[in-house]
Amino acid sequence: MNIFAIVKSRVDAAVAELVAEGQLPAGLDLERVAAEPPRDPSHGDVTTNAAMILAKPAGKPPKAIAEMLVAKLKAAPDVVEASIAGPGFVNMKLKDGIWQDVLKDVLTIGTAYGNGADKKHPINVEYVSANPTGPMHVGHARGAVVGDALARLLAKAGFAVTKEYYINDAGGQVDNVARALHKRYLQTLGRITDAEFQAALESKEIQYGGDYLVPVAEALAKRDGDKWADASDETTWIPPLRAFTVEWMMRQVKEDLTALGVQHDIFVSEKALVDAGKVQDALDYLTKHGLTYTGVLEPPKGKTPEDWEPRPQLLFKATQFGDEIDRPLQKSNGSWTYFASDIAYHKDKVDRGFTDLVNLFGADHGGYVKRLQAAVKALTEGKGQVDVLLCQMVRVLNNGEPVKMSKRAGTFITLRDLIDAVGKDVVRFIMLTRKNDAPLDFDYAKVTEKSRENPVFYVQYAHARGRSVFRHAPEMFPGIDLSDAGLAKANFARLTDPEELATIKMMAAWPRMVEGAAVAHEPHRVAFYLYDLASQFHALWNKGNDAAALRFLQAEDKELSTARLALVRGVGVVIASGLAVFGVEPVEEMR
RNA sequence: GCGCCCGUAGCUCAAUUGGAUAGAGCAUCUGACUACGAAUCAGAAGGCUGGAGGUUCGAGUCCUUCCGGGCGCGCCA
Repeated sequence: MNIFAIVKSRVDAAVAELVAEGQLPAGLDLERVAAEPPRDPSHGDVTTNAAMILAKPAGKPPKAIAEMLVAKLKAAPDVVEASIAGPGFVNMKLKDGIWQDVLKDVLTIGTAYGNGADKKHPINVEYVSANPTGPMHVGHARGAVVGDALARLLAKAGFAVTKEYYINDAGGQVDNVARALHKRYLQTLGRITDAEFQAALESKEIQYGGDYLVPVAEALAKRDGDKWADASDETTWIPPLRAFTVEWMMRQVKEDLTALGVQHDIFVSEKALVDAGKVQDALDYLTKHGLTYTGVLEPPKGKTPEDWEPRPQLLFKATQFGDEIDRPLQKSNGSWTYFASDIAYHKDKVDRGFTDLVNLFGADHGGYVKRLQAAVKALTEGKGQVDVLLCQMVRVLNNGEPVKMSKRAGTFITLRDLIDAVGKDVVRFIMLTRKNDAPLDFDYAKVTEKSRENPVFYVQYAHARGRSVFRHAPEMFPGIDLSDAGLAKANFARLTDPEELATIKMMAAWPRMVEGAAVAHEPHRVAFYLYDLASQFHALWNKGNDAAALRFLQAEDKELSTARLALVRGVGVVIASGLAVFGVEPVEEMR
């Protein structure tokens, strides 16, 4: 039950009545009319902007419409008060029973509270998609967590979500790793010295110098002996070494993701798409629709590469779909660009029935967004869309001091380092405390601190505090039924304190929060909501410290105590429901 | 030079997607524990939302233009 949806229907009904009475013209668009919580709670429980939205199409001043609405809404069920405020808002106060019913709902439904109606509308969320060239680092962690939380959020809101990982196992980068692995392999076999390895790295003959390839090389040597040591022609050993390292890296990636609590439904291999001829198929499709041609691009403005020379290439008419320039599909040596195989991949998604796509990229891929959106539009004849969420940098700090990272020196912070240092739940929560397109500071010291400054702790503490009441309750009331079903039978009419009702009102906002955050693709909103709910609960708790009559447990009044325990439990359920979106476990105690 | 993202209290960030008097935390100041967990709470103070125009009942939010920061800019993925 979504209170605001109910009130919206009451408003719609009131408008319909006014239309029937001839007070308002027929055919009004109610799309933009909203019933929402007012920003300031003193304005009431629910507010609607209907009068202001309808003023222009109805040809009447907002206040006149508002007056008519007030008359109708005052008579509506559950509304105890309706009044005009400001430029034409209609504020309503609902009877306490409505809120008491919300709490009963929460206890009955459990953590499924807030779930949206089943929309059956498929959405594909592609995230992580880290190249299988090395361990996952902090940057990947953010994309992984945000993508995973968004997928869970969309699922909770009622969408049919597919979580997908694209393995870039076909391009030049994996060949480069294979070359680096080969050098490590020769080193392992004693065919070259450590100094020779370093020299190869410094001369840029190989690009990956990290230690993480050593165990891979050892495993390769163990499996194949010196089979690849003497082959002078790299084309004989690149494919097997590439396959070996991709498999190894993907196993590591999956282990890391599992440790982070991230699980994908599908892994799609770029190489498999290429081998199956899907790139050619996709380009045939575009060509058939007249969207490719062979042409010569202008040199890039401002920073022209030194070796620039105009060359004819196969291009995609991205400019027809809003991109700045047409984009190359084929390199001068005749092989496909990454973009070409990405088009094939997205055609594959479309062919699987998805027109609503979400991709999570690192911020350094910002320049790629428009061409991808152009491609998806072209592939779906304008019906499909891809929303690209760019995740900004994560700055890793320790007590405010930046932790230095260098990929070359091999001192970058891996995802595994983070999880080992603070635990997966903390990593997940903190990664979700900022909008994806804002930079994020991750401070080792701060995120494990036990204070209001640390949102993970603050929310978890609220939950643990609630649980502690439940540990005390049986001492005061032996045999009390503390199950959700038992608490759902409490006499909720006993919950009349403004602070108690305010707490329930915040719980009532949860379904609306889920829907809004899901549609906007903004899982971080849930973090702020949980923080606010926790804050409300801590405030309620301390009311009891100040006035003993407001404590949850009242020895002489079991009925009231039970109703308040139901309230405490309700807060716990909503917190658990929110944490589930983040893939975080609520804690029972924090000692 | 062009494109994308960003600019809100001293600091770190919100703002129900165009709503009413722009809200939290930290830092500063003042209060609340022989406790259902004070790891918390209540209060004070702090603002020309980077500047200037525009759109309308109404702008932190949308448009234009400056200023300042981040990222990117053929055959890397």
